[in-house]
Amino acid sequence: MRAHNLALVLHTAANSTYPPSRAAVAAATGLTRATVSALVDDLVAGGLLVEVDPPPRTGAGRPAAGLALTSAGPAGLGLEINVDYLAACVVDLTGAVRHRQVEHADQRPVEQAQALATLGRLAAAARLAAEADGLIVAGATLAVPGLVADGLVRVAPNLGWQDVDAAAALLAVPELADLPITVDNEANLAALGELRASFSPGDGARHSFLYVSGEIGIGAGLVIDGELYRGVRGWSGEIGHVTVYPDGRPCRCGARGCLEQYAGQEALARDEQLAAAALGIALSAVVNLLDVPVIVLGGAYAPIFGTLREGIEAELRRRVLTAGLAPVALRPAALGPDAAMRGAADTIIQAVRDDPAAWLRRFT
Amino acid sequence: MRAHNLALVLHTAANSTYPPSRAAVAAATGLTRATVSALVDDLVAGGLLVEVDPPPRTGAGRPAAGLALTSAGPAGLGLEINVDYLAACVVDLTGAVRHRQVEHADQRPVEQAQALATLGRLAAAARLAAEADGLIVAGATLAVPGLVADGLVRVAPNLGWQDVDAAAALLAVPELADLPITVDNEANLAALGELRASFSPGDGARHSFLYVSGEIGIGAGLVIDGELYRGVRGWSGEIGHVTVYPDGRPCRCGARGCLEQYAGQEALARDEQLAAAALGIALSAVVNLLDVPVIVLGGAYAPIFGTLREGIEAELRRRVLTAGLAPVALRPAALGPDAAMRGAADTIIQAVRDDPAAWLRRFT
DNA sequence: CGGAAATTGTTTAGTGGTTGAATTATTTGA
DNA sequence: TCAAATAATTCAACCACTAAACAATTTCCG
Repeated sequence: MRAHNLALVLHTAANSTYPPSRAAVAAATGLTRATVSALVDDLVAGGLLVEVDPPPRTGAGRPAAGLALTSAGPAGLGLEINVDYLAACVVDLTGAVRHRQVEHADQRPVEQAQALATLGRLAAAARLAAEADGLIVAGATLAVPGLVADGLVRVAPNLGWQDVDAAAALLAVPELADLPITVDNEANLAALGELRASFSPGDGARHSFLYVSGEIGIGAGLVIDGELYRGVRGWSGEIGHVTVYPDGRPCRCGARGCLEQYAGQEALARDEQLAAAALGIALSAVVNLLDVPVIVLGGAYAPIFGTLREGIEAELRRRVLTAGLAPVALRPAALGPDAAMRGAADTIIQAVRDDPAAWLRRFT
Repeated sequence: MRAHNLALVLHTAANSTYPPSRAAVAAATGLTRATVSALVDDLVAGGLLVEVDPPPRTGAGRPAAGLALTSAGPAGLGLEINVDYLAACVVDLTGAVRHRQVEHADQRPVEQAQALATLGRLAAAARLAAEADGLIVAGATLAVPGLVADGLVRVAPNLGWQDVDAAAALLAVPELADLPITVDNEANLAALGELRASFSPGDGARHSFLYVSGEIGIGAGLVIDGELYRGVRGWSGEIGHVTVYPDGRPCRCGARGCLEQYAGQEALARDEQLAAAALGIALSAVVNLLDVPVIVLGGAYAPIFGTLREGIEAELRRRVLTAGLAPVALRPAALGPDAAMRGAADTIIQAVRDDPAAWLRRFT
């Protein structure tokens, strides 16, 4: 119960437009001022909240002390390995990016162990820089363009990987040896990154959208009511292999007419309007099945959003049963190529936000 | 917290293979025997649990008192209106069907108010019969073949309905006037019915599957980790209008090549193998997107499951990216045509199971 | 300028619900 | 017949929250 209320208070403080007073948090949560005071004391002592200058006065009464997330406490390390770059970033509890480094280089010819070693150096440098800034890196998450199960990269076709234990490789770097490291799919994490980026403080609405990542392959991350849906075995989001033209072009997966053959980066270079139509058909299926109100286009789609938009929307209007009742909103990714890395870092700080009690226990 | 723990105890008792003792419940939940005793006392006093004969002895010691859900307490009233029948059933807390009546008659030529009045009579009779049996009907849920939003049937194409307040019509029946009545989509409720039917006590696994209902139209209900996914606006599951052949047959929805045109009841009568292939293509999309491990075929598909199976599975093998890693299981609906009605009744008793504290408060 | 009103935050006593240990009840088995 | 084992209850202690009183600090208004 205390753990739950700690999280409640922390979230209220995080999602307020201005740093709220203890009394404001109490009003928002339904708890008593006394209870909130006690909880806030713990959160301040544990280095998650700080008192800041009060918000502008509104009337009579003792001035309030504003409560805000600390920018000197726990931080998340976000890592990404993709076909043409390696990247690392550190995000603090407030969601601010405190460190960011991207190394462009084609990873396809690079040996797998080599690539992971380079990423490890990048990650170690990021951690040291962050800790010199007074941050405490609480964990790391790695985004990979492939299927992940049980922490292993089962298959990443465009990297040529199969059954790779990327977390173990990173843990072999001495500076990272004590970090909890998890691995997840790039589209899933990018969806989480977009979720955080599109979240405006004070807005209590729970977002639902499909993030579509157009790279060499096409992946998708589904966010429902503010939560990522991973599928039973973590293999959801393979929109690239949704059938668009049942007897169409053969795909490297063995089937025919997969979306990837019509809207992957190669196809995109050939014919953007064909790509838009194919995307529209596949996305219509998603909306009919899942009633998703928003679709976010990321990866290679983001920069050419304007070109694709009309072609996709035409198919959505035609093929979505409820299009007449409420249209589907289409928008480009806000974070561009950083989405996955940012989402990866977010998972770490989100874990602290969701269970501050666990963080406080670290000091006992 | 007490409310949460009451639900925890009730669920443990409900999901045990044999009626468990208080001590067994304590061990399973992690609560103390003292706490469990206090909670069980309340549940017994409130008429949700009963003490039954102890399970077979295992060794020395005082014999245990078995705890089981009562079959004389709250019950759910499940109603269904469909194209060719009206139906009502009453399900008790243990999940047993205590009353069931189906009235076959084509509803399409019937006036909407007329049909609802007939259903109201059916429902009133069911309630009286159930209460004569010592049950207390806690609420009713109505299954309709159409889109439901804000409690209204927005559109039910095969009944010719539009913006119908079915709950209000039923509440006009004097015997039902005091019941909470909700309305939901037929495929959604059928999915819930199948969920309960496929749930074997003692099996803690949370089920995930897609239920596909082949009627005049084709609907689907998606259950993820034991919970129905309704979509942001409650309009999920419109698999009938997923595009299968982009330039195929025109559909009454205005698009071309919808699944319904290839696997709806009319198409099914013409060519079962074409229907199987079309279903296979659409279902592959679902599995690629959502990583659903099980697909249940209901409605008109259930009786001809054997004929459809191979055709569907062939497409799944070809088109599902992860088919090689783990195959998708295909099975016919266990409840047949009763699935939606049973699921409707289940929603009521599930509400009591999930929040027993609310039920106990009725008596204060 | 001074006191009433307003508002924040803390203190203190009280309560509900849980835990842990001791106690009672009832059986099996030597 | 009595010790051992298991089930369930009782009771004191404790934790976290609530309610209400109180202290601190400001604004408002005569």
